[in-house]
Amino acid sequence: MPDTFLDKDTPANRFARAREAQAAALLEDYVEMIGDLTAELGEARVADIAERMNVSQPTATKSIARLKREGLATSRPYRGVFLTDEGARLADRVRARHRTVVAFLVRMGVPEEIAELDAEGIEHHVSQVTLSAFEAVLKGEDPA
Amino acid sequence: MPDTFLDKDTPANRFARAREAQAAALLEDYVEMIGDLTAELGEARVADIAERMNVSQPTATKSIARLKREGLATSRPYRGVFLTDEGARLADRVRARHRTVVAFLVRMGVPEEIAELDAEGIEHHVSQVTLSAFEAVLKGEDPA
DNA sequence: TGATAAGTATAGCTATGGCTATATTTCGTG
DNA sequence: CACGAAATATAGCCATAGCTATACTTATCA
Repeated sequence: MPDTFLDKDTPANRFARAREAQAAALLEDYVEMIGDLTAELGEARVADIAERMNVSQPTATKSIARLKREGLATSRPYRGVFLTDEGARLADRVRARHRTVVAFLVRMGVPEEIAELDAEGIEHHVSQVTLSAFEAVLKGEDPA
Repeated sequence: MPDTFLDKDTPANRFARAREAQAAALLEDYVEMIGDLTAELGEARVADIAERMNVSQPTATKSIARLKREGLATSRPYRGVFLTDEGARLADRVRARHRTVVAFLVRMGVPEEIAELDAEGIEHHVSQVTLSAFEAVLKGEDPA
């Protein structure tokens, strides 16, 4: 499994790697949100996506176009947005990772609300190895 | 103290907040690196900055221009780059935070190398509250 | 000292991810 | 069913952050 979900290959140094993770982050957020909206409302509409992401509707449309290009979502003009199988799998992994990071931070003594805020940025940079370490801590196999 | 070092105000939701943190991240990295180079070599040259950041020289020049605009660094044409007092203070905080995040991840059982890689992305999204929680864990006040 | 090498700046391109304004389509309802 | 409201798309703008190619300065050394 790759370190970040959308990575293809491993970049040269830590800065290049962080840049790649960042590029994937936005797509990950959109995919997760579209998954959430679909589960809640049966479909993900552009207006709802834009509202939850706190961006304007044209910005959401543009990002959705990118999701489609990347094979993560589909949509027809003036219709809702849906995840492809690949998009849905990605959404599941992103959601699980998010939950793990939040739970871990809370376990470390971070207040729920702040954990939620910080996790939003942190989660996209947590490698599989680190995620497993977090899970181990949560399971009580405390390494400290 | 602000959650992220360059923040002015608090954005609307977690996504907007993560976007702000990301905008600050690049500047933080440059400032830290310029501080490192100055300490090591007496001055920070554009070519060295570019090499360490793994970007081309013109890209480094452009980012340095932004640092100057933001009042974090100074430079004269064809000469080295130097941090302002504000830049130097920021560099110190960024460096300390980076060390804390790496040490914390290592304590959680993450291998040193991976901790270093992940920290590069994570550190920019760790709020002061979360950072304090990490420090507490490192001091042995284990909350688990 | 003056030619060349090394370092820096500038021009100009790309893509991303924001935005507002406006056109277009779909939907709901009188 | 047709009209107005709501939703979506499109056009066109901005800044950032990357790149290559090239111009210009500075520095070195024969």
